[in-house]
Amino acid sequence: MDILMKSVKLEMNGKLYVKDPESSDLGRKIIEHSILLIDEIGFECFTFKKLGARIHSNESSIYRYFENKHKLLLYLASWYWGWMEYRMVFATNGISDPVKKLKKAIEVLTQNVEEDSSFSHVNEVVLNKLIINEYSKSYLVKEVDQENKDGYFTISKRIVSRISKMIQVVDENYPYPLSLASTILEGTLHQYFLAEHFPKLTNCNEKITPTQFFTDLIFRTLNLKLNG
Amino acid sequence: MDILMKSVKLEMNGKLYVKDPESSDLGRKIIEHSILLIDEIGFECFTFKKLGARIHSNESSIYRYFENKHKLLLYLASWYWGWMEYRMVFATNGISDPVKKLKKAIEVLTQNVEEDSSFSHVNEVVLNKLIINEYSKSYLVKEVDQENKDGYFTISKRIVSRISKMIQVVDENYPYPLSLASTILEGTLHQYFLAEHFPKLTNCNEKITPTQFFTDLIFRTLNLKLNG
DNA sequence: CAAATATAATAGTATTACTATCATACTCTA
DNA sequence: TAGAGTATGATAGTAATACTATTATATTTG
Repeated sequence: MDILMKSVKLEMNGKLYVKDPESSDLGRKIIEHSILLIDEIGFECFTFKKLGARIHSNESSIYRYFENKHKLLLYLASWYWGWMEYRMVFATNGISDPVKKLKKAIEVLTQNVEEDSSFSHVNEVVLNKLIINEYSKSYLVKEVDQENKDGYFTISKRIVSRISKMIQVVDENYPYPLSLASTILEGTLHQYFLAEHFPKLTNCNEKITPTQFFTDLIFRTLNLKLNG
Repeated sequence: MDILMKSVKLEMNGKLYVKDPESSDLGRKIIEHSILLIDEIGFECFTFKKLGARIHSNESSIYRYFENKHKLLLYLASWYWGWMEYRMVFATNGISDPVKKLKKAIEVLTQNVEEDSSFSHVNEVVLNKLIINEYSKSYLVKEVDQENKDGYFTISKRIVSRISKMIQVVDENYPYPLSLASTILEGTLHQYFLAEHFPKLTNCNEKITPTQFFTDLIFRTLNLKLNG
């Protein structure tokens, strides 16, 4: 990961927090350790009290940054997709061949996050694991329509839109570019989850990656040729 | 839905409940109304106390049937997939042409549940909505490996396995039959969710169904011909 | 009719998900 | 450098959740 990344600040929807966690040491500690703690004990068991104990701070202080743990999860998800979008745009920017561009975008989106690039205080490897396990819970709630109106899902929607447009460029007659794009985004998280917990439900493992599966799927579906 | 269905009892993993809810009026009421109540207020807000109030029964009585609401969700999911498997096997049973058989299986699996077939006391239309909104929460938990060992996900795994085998029959060289099958199963729920809450992330709507999208996807991927 | 069983009612506990208040510490400026 | 403003910490308190336990009251069955 380029050193440039360390100085880039992802812009977040201001409604996601009460006080910007990027604006203080405590705020950054909350982000850093909430990722680690949710990964360790799971979102259901995670509480602000436990997080407070872990960072030697106080439950009430954390509430000054986030209304509740649901909003914190939305924030982390937003951060993740912002980071993902940045990497995707960065990686595909110079590519003029539409097929290669789409291939590269899929590659970035479906790749396992292995290296701790440590963009600021966020451990992206652990955040990626967290997103695989918890992302669905951020939108599978009764309040989803209001939260969508409030713009909490803007970034992941933009990623789907970008992929969809790339699909349309390589095949303007394909009738389901949006569904295909959203299937890749959600399906990638699911395939990683299955590889870890339900190996009999996936062909993905240490040797076969979700990138291979989805790249193959897109190329067959759009009738493209690799290295073509 | 055939009248036959009304007399069929789906076999459930006995560890899912403390006392079989099919064995009493109260038990059946718990199933019937938990489906309706979870659909109304969402799984997070759902409690045994609220369910008790609704069926004019007592919180403590419901605990005699289910350890907690998580187990109840696993039970409902298991029931749903059992019902789905039954319909899938029933619908594809007599078909000898492998392509037609696969097509039919995908059709059953991806179809919207519109008619209240009222298999016993379960409202399948509402249960289908519940599964779309809540199913992921049943396995995206820290205890998933133990619960998998306990066999709580046997049925949905068997459905994936069946589809995977059908894929292998029509194309023995396709390298990702399991991943493709699991993508269809999970992706269908996701596409329905998107159609309802994020219409800009899907091409599915009143006119275009997930069945069309996934049938097309499979046929393109496996290079099959419709009506062929 | 007695015994067994199912359900209801009530109470109680630990934890969660907060809100409110007050104390303290640090920081920035007149 | 005093004094104001802001950030954090400590403590307390509330309503709800997620249960467990006990006892009472129906209902079923033998």
